[in-house]
Amino acid sequence: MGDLQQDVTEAELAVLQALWDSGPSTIRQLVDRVYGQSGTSVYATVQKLLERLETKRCVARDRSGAVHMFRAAVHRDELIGRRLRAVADSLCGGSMTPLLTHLVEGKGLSAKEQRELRALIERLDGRKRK
Amino acid sequence: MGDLQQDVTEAELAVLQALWDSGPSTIRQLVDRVYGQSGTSVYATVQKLLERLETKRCVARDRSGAVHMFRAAVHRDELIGRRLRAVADSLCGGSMTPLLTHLVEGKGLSAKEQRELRALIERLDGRKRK
DNA sequence: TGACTCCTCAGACGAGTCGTCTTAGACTTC
DNA sequence: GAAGTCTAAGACGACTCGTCTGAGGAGTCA
Repeated sequence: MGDLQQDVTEAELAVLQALWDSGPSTIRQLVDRVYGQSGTSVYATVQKLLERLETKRCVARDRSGAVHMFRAAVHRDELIGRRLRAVADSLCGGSMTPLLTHLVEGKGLSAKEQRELRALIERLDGRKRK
Repeated sequence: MGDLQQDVTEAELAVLQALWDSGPSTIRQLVDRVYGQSGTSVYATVQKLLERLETKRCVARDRSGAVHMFRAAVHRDELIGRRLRAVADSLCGGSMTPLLTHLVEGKGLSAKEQRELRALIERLDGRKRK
């Protein structure tokens, strides 16, 4: 039922980020946080974005109060996973391994990222060894 | 100059895949390979897709002959890199590390992918050790 | 020479998406 | 009951994407 899972657009993501950072919020709070200004049109924009995020099952709405409360229904990490999977599907025949290879071989990694990768691998290696 | 690098759409990707698999080709060859049918409209469609891929600097066109030859101007791996970078930019503030973490922690990985990951890490670990 | 075929090129189409905005009506508060 | 705030529905303009049409050039061959 429903559109399985569609990707989140840029403006929608900005709202979602605000929810991740600030926790459950009202529309007005989100307007302040995302746009830093007020006005009926901006309010309606955020409202529409939340509505679309809701149909994408990315936010949940609490209708019990007089003013609706919104909270994120997906974790950032879950979204990362979806997108990685999408890349794997369209470019690697569904396998995640080429992505991993790409990252591990450090093709586009900064020095800092390479250090972090190394730490990550050592940690994982230790975990598997026992 | 030019639109830096825009993402490749699904239909465009199908053409690009054909170029990766078969090497430099004419439009007609690509039509056969991608659509498996002939006709002026399909021909024009592939032509338009190639034209757009060219402006995105993803294919190169050789105009010297009577019939133009097209070849891929990006590797699959490069495209993977672009998309990973895009995910990192929009979801991780530009850092690739969270992607790596996600993959390494095996959140969405199949058993086979996990085995491959392990092999990959051992290989890398050995390489770094010396 | 003229008909035919195959090509390139420019442009336009219909459908869909995305961010924004307007409006109408319901509810609360004083 | 007037003012202010909320929800809900819908429409807008701009853009993208896959597809298609048509004009014109170049080559071939009877």
